[in-house]
Amino acid sequence: MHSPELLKGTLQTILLKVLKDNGKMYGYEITQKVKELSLGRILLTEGALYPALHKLEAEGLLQTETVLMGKRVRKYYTITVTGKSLVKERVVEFREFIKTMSAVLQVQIA
Amino acid sequence: MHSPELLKGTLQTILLKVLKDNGKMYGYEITQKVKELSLGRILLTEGALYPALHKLEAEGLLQTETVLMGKRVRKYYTITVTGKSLVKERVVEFREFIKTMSAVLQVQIA
DNA sequence: CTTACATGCATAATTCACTTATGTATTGAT
DNA sequence: ATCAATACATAAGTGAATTATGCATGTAAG
Repeated sequence: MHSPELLKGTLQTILLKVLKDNGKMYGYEITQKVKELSLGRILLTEGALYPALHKLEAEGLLQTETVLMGKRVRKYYTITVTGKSLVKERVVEFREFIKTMSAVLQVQIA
Repeated sequence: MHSPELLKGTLQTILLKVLKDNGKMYGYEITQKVKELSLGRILLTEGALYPALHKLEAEGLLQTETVLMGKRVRKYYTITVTGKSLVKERVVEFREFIKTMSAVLQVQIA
């Protein structure tokens, strides 16, 4: 796991992007997908994940659908049109941030 | 200015790296240097800067020297040996963070 | 067969880096 | 003279995270 400080401010972008790329997903599934993509380096905690998802839903960036799988509840999230346009901005913003930081730290990225 | 959320967790690394690269510097000078290197995109606020410098000093990563310039006080900061070894780690950590994030966000960096 | 781990959701208390606001004082430009 | 820049510092407040807790089901190992 990375220094968790660096992750701050990236959670929303991660959630939106993963949902944009993978369509309908539920919370736990997202944590597993992020774990896989990050090669085990980003482990989303529930205390961060669920409040973040709820917030994104409240802002109209995500839509939900609750499904009963046997006796277990699953809450599926889908990205909205507004969410899709926001995630583009966020990713651009992140790339610009990287460029700026690499200039300040005088390091070669990639 | 970037979305300030992304900057969280990067301040210490920025301060240590700039001081490692530029030798003895005082607070205000650091803000100007960072502004220059970031093309005006990172504007360090005093409320973040000074407490961060004090903390790094308390941790033995920076050393200080107070100089009277005419009637104006300047507090010069120099990075210590411990600080130098830490900044290397921090920069490596940051690069790894970028790699991980680019994998999760599926974006090409640089 | 029970114990532990994984799955699945959720919220409350706390932490901590940062922003915003405030304070003090000097220097230089219009 | 007055404003902006220079130069330091601390206090109050914010907000996104961590940590802790709670509930419940499925499944593999011993």
